[in-house]
Amino acid sequence: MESLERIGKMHSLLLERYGDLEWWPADTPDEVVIGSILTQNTSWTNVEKCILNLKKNNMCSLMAISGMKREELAPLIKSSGFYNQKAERLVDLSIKITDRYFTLEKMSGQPVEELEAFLESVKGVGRETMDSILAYALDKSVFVVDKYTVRIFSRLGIETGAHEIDSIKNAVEKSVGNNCDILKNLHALLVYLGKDHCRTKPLCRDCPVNSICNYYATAHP
DNA sequence: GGCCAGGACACCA
DNA sequence: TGGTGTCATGGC
Repeated sequence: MESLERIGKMHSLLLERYGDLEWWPADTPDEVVIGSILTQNTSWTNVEKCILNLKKNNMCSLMAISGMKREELAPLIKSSGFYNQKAERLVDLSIKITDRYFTLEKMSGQPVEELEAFLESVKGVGRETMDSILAYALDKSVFVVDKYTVRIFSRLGIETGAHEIDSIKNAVEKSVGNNCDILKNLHALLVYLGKDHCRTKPLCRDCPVNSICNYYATAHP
């Protein structure tokens, strides 16, 4: 069975199981960018506390954060962990975005290649954070590959090659096409699956990943 | 009390 | 190039 076909089948099985998910709960695109830094290696419940804190202080926008000092921001985002590091990176990112594009609305009008080059140059914005910003804040047709996705693809035996993140990203984008909503939803579905079933090495019983693997083995050897 | 969470980066061999 | 340490809070 070809990888593209597998990805399509996996997507339909996951949709069947979890439905259409609202993945990034945010009131504004600015909130998505802020959340993308705060959520690094941190559970979303901790991030929500920080977002609430920022809103209470009327600081939940890139423009507001770009005018803050690291020492001012850090206490407001303490519950997300790594708060000193995240405060510094968030202020820096906010300054760079507002200086160059002024607003995310204007930023979203730029081609993906330029946005990637820009975001890659910002310290603290790695691959996953960049793709999350592109997809969920700027509405670009980009698939976010996180550690759950890598783990699940490897268990499904979908060939990913040496540069696995790039390979998965390209394969999924090729399979799904230029449909931003589907790409966003598939990422959400994979994280839900990963949270439920792929936290430990040995596969658990009744794992849907197993049933997907079995489907491949029996129907498409 | 230990492990993990919607990562990224610096450093070292 | 790949492995390891660091950043740190909060829930289970």
